[in-house]
Amino acid sequence: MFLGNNDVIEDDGAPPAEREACTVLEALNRISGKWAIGILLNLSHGPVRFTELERAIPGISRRMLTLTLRNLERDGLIERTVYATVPPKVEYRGTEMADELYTSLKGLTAWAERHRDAIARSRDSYDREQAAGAGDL
Amino acid sequence: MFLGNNDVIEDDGAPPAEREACTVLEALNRISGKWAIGILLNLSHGPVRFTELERAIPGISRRMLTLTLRNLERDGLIERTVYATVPPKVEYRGTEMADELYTSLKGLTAWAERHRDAIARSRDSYDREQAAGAGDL
DNA sequence: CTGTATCCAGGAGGATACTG
DNA sequence: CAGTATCCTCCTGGATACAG
Repeated sequence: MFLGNNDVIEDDGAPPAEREACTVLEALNRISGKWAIGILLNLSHGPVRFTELERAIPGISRRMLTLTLRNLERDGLIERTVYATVPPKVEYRGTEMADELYTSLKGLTAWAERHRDAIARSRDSYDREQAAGAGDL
Repeated sequence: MFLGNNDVIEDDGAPPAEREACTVLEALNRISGKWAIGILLNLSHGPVRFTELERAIPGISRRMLTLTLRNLERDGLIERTVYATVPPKVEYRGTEMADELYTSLKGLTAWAERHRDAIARSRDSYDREQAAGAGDL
């Protein structure tokens, strides 16, 4: 269906880096995919309806919005509430777990901001070197 | 080529959640892909050679090892040193930036460990409900 | 040893018509 | 409104032969 990295390595004899990578990967798998973070962030301020999300997240397709919401719900990161009205109304809200995730993500965000320029420079120089080398062929 | 999420949204009028998601995504894009974290972790203890990595990371193909190494190098997360010997010897080592990333990742790892069981339970119950619902068709 | 080039399969994700 | 079903495309990643 989606995000198929459930092959958890259970070998306790594996090198430490192995087991650690495995744990980080578990976390990353919940928030991987093109839209999960955007959705989570939009839900962090309170309950939001389906169509509101669709409008709040430019470029997302109805299909991916549904799929990502379902997966986040399955992992217990969001809750879905259906109001039996006409027309139907469905609200999504982040769980406590999602809030904690959001907090843990702060460190990563800070890292990205801190090194944004350095990374951009690194890429530029790398690409220039590649281009220069290619010219010699 | 690989990891094509360079479409940074530059609209300063975008909602805050939008810009924040963008920043986190930047970070995630450096470490996305199936092997980046595993490689980074293996390099966190000191310089490692190509073949050592290949053996240390079970299941990785030569192609993906090379591709991932190149991308990490391009982003300035690892450094590549070639020794002009016969046979050739190449060493990879993580940069200071990678160390900081590793530190930032700790929070995420902790989150994953803290909620591993809750997530597993959530998935199980979700899947059971789905199966039950499907039985009604 | 350290890659590169090529071919191939599977799945993530896009577009969109249809439905309760 | 809030999805679901369907079709299609492209990219990630696997396998592996070849090369400096």
